[in-house]
Amino acid sequence: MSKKRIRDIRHEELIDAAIQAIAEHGYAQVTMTDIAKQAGSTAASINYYFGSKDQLIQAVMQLVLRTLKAANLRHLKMAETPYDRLMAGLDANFDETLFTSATCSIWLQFWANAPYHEGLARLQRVNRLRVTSHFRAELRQLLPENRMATVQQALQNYIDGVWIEAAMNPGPVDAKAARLEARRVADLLLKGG
Amino acid sequence: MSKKRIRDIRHEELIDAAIQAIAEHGYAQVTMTDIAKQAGSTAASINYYFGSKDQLIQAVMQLVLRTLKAANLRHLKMAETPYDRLMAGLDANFDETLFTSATCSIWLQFWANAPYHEGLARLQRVNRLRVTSHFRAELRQLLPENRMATVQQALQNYIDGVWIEAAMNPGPVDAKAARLEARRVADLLLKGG
DNA sequence: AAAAATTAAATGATCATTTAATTTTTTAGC
DNA sequence: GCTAAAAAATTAAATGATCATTTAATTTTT
Repeated sequence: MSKKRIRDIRHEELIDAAIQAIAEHGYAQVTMTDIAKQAGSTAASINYYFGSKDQLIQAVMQLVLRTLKAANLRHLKMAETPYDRLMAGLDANFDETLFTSATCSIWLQFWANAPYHEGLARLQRVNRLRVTSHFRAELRQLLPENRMATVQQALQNYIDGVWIEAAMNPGPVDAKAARLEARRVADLLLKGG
Repeated sequence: MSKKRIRDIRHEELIDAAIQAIAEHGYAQVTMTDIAKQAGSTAASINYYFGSKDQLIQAVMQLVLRTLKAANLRHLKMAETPYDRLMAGLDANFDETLFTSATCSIWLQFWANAPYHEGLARLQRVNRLRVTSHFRAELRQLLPENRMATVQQALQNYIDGVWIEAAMNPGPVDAKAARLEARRVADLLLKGG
């Protein structure tokens, strides 16, 4: 409970506030003051903790990626067969902790800005490679080589598309329904209609 | 060749320049001066023609949507059966005139900003509904009711996902390969592997 | 000559970041 | 437990940069 604590608490609070504020105003338009207001703080204070707006943004992205990683681990724990592990990977992407209105908005903002921001681009690349390699590992055991790559890309692009749709739709999203639908799509791709 | 002409030529030139400049710098960071430089003109001149940055942006979006519509018509002309018309819809989305690095970037920028910009949001909504209704019309004749909605959403989200991937990848895109891959995915969804 | 097109420069607004204080919390000696 | 010095946290205000847009001329086209 020493000095470390307050710093950590503020970091969390400010990142949460940034997520809300970015989702509300958009990456392009959100100001330090918007974020500060959301946190009940001031722009100067955010700079005191994060050094710059840019470093705060990177911290936000890292938190979202950690959330995805955690969801993955959680869902994989319960999976045994390659098929179950494939589905666990899908479920993780539509987990309640991740597949929310605010997070989908944030994710879309990061996609759009990564090409112009090396820090974001790096994080995106690493994440995408991790997801790709997971899907490939499982699909390799379920499908012949030639179909594997197609299904893997189809699934990954499908996931991204659903995230976009969620980000564009106002109102809350239904994570459970998204998981069911994703499984249906995967089954069609694997076994056909 | 009256006064109408010059105005139209400048409009086209400036919209083209805007596409290049937005793709290069990003919607969030692109300035009137960036766009003007790309067109060999000045910021003041753009305002003379378009009134404001905002109206220029809307004009860019409208051009991209017109391009998609035109590709659709072109591909549909050669299609007779529901299956062919479905595939034509896919082909249109990956047509050489549309599926380019710059256009995919622009599209992603518009997705990201639509939630905070009613003009863009309206255009996106209208376009998405049009695409949805096309796919549903064809799929209705190819699949039982219960599978139809799943396949339609899977295809549409897949397309969006491919566009994102193209926007994030530096370097040129391969429209022909994208069309082949999209057809493979559609076939898997329709008939299974 | 009149109209249209173009631009350099001015304007005014917005912001991230820095500075210079002030307030709050922690630490250490008694 | 108490207190004062030190450290950390907080903020209002200043700074300086960036930009969209407007203005007021000038140049080009009709």
